Amino acid sequence: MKLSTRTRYGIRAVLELAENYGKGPLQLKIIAQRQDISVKYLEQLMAVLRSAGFIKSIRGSKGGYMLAKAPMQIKLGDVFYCLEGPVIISECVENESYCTRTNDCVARQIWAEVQKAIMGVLQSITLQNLVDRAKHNKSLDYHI
Amino acid sequence: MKLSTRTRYGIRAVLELAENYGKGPLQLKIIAQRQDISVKYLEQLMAVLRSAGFIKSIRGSKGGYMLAKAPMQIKLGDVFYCLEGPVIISECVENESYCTRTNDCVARQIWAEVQKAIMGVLQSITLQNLVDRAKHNKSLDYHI
DNA sequence: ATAATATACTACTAATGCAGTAGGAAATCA
DNA sequence: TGATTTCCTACTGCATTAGTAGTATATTAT
Repeated sequence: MKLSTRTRYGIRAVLELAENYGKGPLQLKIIAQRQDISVKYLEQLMAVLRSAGFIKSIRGSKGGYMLAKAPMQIKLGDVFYCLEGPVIISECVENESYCTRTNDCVARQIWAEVQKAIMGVLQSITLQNLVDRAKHNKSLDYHI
Repeated sequence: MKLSTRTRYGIRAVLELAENYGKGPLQLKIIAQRQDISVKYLEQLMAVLRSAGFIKSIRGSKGGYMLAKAPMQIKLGDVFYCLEGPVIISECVENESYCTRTNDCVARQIWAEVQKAIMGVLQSITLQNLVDRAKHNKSLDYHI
């Protein structure tokens, strides 16, 4: 069970924007460069994030991207969901009419629990939390 | 993030065997029929489960498959891992030298937490737990 | 022995989704 | 007007997954 690079890239890009929050627009090529992501590919991911309302953009020279809300108001789980789609561990969890077998219902319970655990972790974290963690990590570096 | 049918099928097959534990070998075609899975495809999954030591087989007429251990001694997470491989939410969680960016380290922490949450759920459940749940569900049915 | 039954093993194939590429249109600033 | 940057759409190569096919091997029943 792998996470798509789509989601990993997207979240890393959003993290860049969170760190840049309040400092004006950040250009796509800068983000792509820092994160070592194909500019053209990231461009498509940004479109998804934009239409979902997490980020906004300014076109033209001196343009770029920025968060649409404060980092504290953006939950990681929401960004994740936007990029990765529902964590459909199994179709039957979302779609009631998918199966009829008793045995499956037990399996289904498990997938529902796993799904809940995943989203539980992700929804407890805001972008601000991650920015704070990154700062903390950096300050630790200086003491080593 | 979807689960492969491989894992879903495999776990459902193992659940059939768990319910049949102590009653002799259960034939592949019976399992496939009950669970609505391609016989030939399930055959391959059974080979994986067998070489991992979760099930054993008896060849020839009146043969079939059975659990190699008591249902109580088999953790769901282990079966899951056997079929699905490591829950590589991101490569960097497994492979230390995968990235160097500070930003990624924050992302990495998240993926590690998610991974831990998933395996935490799965490892807390044994096949026996699931058999018990299934029985309970059935008895509930009779009261409705 | 022989036929019937069931697993074991290996190779192939179609379909799908993912990651990345390409090129031009539209907006903004100097 | 030119440079810059986002916006939009379509295409492509690759890897993985799900499923199929056929044959070999082992065991039981007659």
